[in-house]
Amino acid sequence: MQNSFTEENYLKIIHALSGRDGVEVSTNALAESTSTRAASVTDMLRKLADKGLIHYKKYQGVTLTEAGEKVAISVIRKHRLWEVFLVEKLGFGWDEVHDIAEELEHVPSNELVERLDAFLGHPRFDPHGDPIPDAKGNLTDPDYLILTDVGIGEKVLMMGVLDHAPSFLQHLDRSGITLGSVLEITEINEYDKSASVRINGSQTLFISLEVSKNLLVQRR
Amino acid sequence: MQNSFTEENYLKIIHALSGRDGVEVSTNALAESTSTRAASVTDMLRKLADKGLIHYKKYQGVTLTEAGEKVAISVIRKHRLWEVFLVEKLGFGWDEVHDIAEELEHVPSNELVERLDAFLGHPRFDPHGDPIPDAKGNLTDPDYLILTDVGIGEKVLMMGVLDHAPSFLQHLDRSGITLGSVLEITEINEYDKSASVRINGSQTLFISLEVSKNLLVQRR
DNA sequence: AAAAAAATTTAGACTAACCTAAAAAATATT
DNA sequence: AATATTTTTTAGGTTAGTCTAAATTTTTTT
Repeated sequence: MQNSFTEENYLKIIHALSGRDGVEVSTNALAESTSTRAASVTDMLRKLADKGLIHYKKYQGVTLTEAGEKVAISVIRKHRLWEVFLVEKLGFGWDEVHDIAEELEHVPSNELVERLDAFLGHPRFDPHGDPIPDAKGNLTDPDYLILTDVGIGEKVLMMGVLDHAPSFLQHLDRSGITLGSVLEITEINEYDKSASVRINGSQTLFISLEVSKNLLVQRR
Repeated sequence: MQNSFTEENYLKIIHALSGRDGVEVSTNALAESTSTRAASVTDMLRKLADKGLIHYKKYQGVTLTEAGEKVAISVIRKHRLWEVFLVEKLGFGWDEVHDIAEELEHVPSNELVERLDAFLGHPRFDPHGDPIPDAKGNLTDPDYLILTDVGIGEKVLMMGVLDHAPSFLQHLDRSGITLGSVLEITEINEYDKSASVRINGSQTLFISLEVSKNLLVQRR
């Protein structure tokens, strides 16, 4: 049988909370992420377990089965491809596309996804720098650094963000930080860990620890 | 409040069955079109009436209110724009897009529709020749003829189809009849009303009454 | 105009996805 | 180790959208 919109969302969220090492996800964490109550989550977990999409033993948290992982990755693939479409083709800002992609990701039809992928030129990353799984479901997380792990004087490339909140993305827009920017930390304030960063070798600007923590970068 | 996927479908179908003159639609007709039972339709009609989207008096059939008409036309606009996208941009055949557009039409976001419309170059017609309502909800049905109303010797332009079934569209593809083809009826068989038609001034082919009845054309 | 047939609505149930309140299990604290 | 706290599950309900079977209204036929 087909998976519902809601089931797909649970699987996607379990995937996200489970991380690359596939750690167990708690009922409460899912209640939080799905904006529902723990009792509702328990109901859904029983259903997903019955369908063979998750490993579930009472009181022990859940992980995805192979089948569940496949569904989750397919949803993620669709989400990220649609985000590319919205930004590249329709001209939306990267801060505007999340909610719309959240709907589009549940539109069924493999043919649609594959044609969309081709139309977009088989992009590898979405507008936030997140990697797009390929048609076979291979999702390789590039091992980016967080800006807080970069020392003074090192030049790094801005590759992605951890926080996708519109307010954060708009803040980056106002600061002139975009994917591909070259960042160089010129100074770190010991007291609050805020930093001075030179962008593309020109203007320098202060960024708070909160911002540094959410910037994914790569050494060159 | 927002309208559900199902509610939008009812409104769209009422619009279609109601025709340009806004005639009452029966419960049974809706049950047929929605593939549900009459009892289920009655329940939904009560709900739509409560929301002010239809005029409904028991046993009397329904028509759309202004508000209901607005919703229906917005759904039709989205459906037809997505069909253009699927055919023009993703390369789907006109026989393959209906079901996918049926899903996409319920994705919310006015911003999305308006940007899609602009991206497509504000198309006036979908791949089946159906007119696309504008952003204000103006939908003007062009007054096409049905091919059965065309006499021998008249040259007409193929402008659209009444039947959207993949099998019918594929039949047209195999016959070499597409939107914009010039059709000239060279002969009508009195016995079964089948016709010989010259296409773009070259090959001539036989078409059955069933086919003629579903071809929308325009005198030039 | 009465009877028969067809269309529609009501009554009572089901499933999916949610809820609250209470019970049970796991974990943390003394 | 016993108690307190937190987490999770169970029990019992709700709403949206569907169903079947029975009742009612409208329409058609005689």
